[in-house]
Amino acid sequence: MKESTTKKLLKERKLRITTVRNEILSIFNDRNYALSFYDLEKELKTKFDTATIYRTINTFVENNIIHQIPLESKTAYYALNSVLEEDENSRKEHIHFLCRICRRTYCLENVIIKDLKINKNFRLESLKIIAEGVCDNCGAIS
Amino acid sequence: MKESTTKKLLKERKLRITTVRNEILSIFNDRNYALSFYDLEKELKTKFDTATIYRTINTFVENNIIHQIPLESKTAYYALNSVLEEDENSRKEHIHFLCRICRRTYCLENVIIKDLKINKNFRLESLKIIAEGVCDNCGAIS
DNA sequence: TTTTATTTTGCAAGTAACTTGCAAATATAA
DNA sequence: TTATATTTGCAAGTTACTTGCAAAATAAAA
Ligand SMILES: [Mn+2]
Ligand SMILES: [Mn+2]
Ligand SMILES: [Zn+2]
Ligand SMILES: [Zn+2]
Repeated sequence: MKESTTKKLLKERKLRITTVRNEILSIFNDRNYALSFYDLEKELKTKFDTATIYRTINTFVENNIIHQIPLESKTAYYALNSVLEEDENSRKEHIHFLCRICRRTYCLENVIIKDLKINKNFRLESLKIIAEGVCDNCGAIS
Repeated sequence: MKESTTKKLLKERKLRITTVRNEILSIFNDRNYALSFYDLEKELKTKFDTATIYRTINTFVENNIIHQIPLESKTAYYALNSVLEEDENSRKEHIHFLCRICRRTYCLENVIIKDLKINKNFRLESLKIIAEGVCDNCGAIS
């Protein structure tokens, strides 16, 4: 991601423009799968403190720049929100695909989620879907 | 749950019959929603050690007696597997419903999961669905 | 451009949610 | 019963994060 793009994004959310924020944003943008703190640390450990990386992740979640993905894993994973969504409420529901071979988690935005018929007396408001299987990359190799 | 039922279940899986195991099994059976370590601790703290409760949870997961539920929450939640399922592979896929009011998580076994059309080149093998909304109990109150 | 106000950062310490090692206690098999 | 294997309690350890505080960086005001 170009630095001008990350700066624009931060300015929109009224966040100060700093090096960690620019760098973390551009790392997220370079990947098409979800990242944990440890993925970020690998690339940033010489430059920034642990607490700073965690605080940046939290700031980004609070400001609707990234979202956490519900997985059974003990460490949290995050991915960029799609750039189209302006505000929190317009955020597009999408599914997460966890590859059982490479363990990467992808956001799939163009899968149509059909309405589920839930037991009566349970009022359904939203759905989170984690699909598991083999990703395009791992399927091609085997 | 009657003690004879819990004993039978443990014997089937070739697990030794102990007091913690009987008690944790019957607590799970008395609830129709998922439990965390802290929920169990509340009822058992005078009787058993922290490590024992954690080890029992892990033993139950390994032996296919309970399952973990993928939530964004930091602490893990577990629920009983349905008694019908004999072995791991026959385990019925079902959805989890998280109530935004009481924060309880329910296993809903009788919701039909329609096949999703995933992006081509992603091979879908299973689905985990977390539905959010208002549960029957909280809906009745309001 | 300097001064000032506000936010962010690094460092160190702290906490929550588990996990592990080991000896004593208990459960099952012999 | 006695022997063997498993489980338990206690204490210590680990992992994944969070917080307090002073120094540094950013942005707004002058
Ligand atoms: Mn996503
Ligand atoms: Mn369930
Ligand atoms: Zn893969
Ligand atoms: Zn409820």
